[in-house]
Amino acid sequence: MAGTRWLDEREMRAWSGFLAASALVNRRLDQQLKEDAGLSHPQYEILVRLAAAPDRELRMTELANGLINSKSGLTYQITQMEKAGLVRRRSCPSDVRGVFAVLTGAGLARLEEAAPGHVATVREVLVDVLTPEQLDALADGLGEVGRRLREQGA
Amino acid sequence: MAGTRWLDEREMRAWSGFLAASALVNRRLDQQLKEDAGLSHPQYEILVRLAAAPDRELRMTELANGLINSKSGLTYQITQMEKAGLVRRRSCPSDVRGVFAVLTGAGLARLEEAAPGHVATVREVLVDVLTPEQLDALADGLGEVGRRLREQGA
DNA sequence: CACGGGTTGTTCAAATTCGAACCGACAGTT
DNA sequence: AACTGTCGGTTCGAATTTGAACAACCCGTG
Repeated sequence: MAGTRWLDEREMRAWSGFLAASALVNRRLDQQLKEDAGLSHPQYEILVRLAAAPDRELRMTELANGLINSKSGLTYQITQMEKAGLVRRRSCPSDVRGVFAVLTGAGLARLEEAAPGHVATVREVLVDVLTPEQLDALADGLGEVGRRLREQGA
Repeated sequence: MAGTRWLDEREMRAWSGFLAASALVNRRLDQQLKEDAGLSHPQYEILVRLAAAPDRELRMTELANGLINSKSGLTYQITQMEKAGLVRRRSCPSDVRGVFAVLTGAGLARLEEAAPGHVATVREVLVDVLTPEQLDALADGLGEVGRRLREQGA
């Protein structure tokens, strides 16, 4: 591997834009959620995914693969959320090792309470800032980026 | 504020794509840097910004505002990097409170050593995955997103 | 010169993160 | 049934992050 192919100006703009937006948006969302609903962003994500799942429950591993944190990080968060009454653990009948995380009524209520403010912030910081064309470019481009990382990383 | 304007399908695709890509790309970069150069991503960013600064030094506050972490987080990182010999602290002559972080020779060397692998990874996970049009859309759209968050947040 | 408001960087405790090690359990083979 | 390799989740320790509180200091005003 001889000379490095450095980034040209266009590439650099895209890269640093992505990096900055990524950091800033995440921080902002975390703040908003914590203030308005007492949830961290990871916790909110967990609630969303559970609410969308059949029977409102998912295996730990499935949740972890979503994207959030490592396995151990998930264990920690679920433990916290269980203390807060937002989820409940249920052991899998067909596999003693398996554990389901189940959304509780309180969890669902908390999510529904937090969602409007969250969506509003998402619009404010990202969605409503972009043109429809940019939205599509993001969806297509970053969708592919995510897909590759998921495959390759697995 | 009556009904919430939820995200339509296009917006949702863009949003979740952004979120997933953001998390996955960051994690990947962190891994690569840590393995190949023994640097965390925040540390790498600090090196880059110092290397680009006049006299290779910046005030703590300027570094913190860049985007990375909170003030206290920066203090911690700089302390770590100082122990590793990558940077040095220099107190500001005109303002006793002020502190400059100065890039050392070892710090610059470490950066030059790490850069090729880093850039290659950036290409692999993001830049080379996108079309030129998508790169421009990212740069323009996310650039604006970042700009707004910086102003508003300040 | 004294005063008050805002700045600078650090310190502190608490929360969160990660990877590596671990244990019990599954499944396929012999 | 014993053996081996793999999987699912938890536990552990170390590293990192954050916001709030703090101490010292700058500056414009009176």
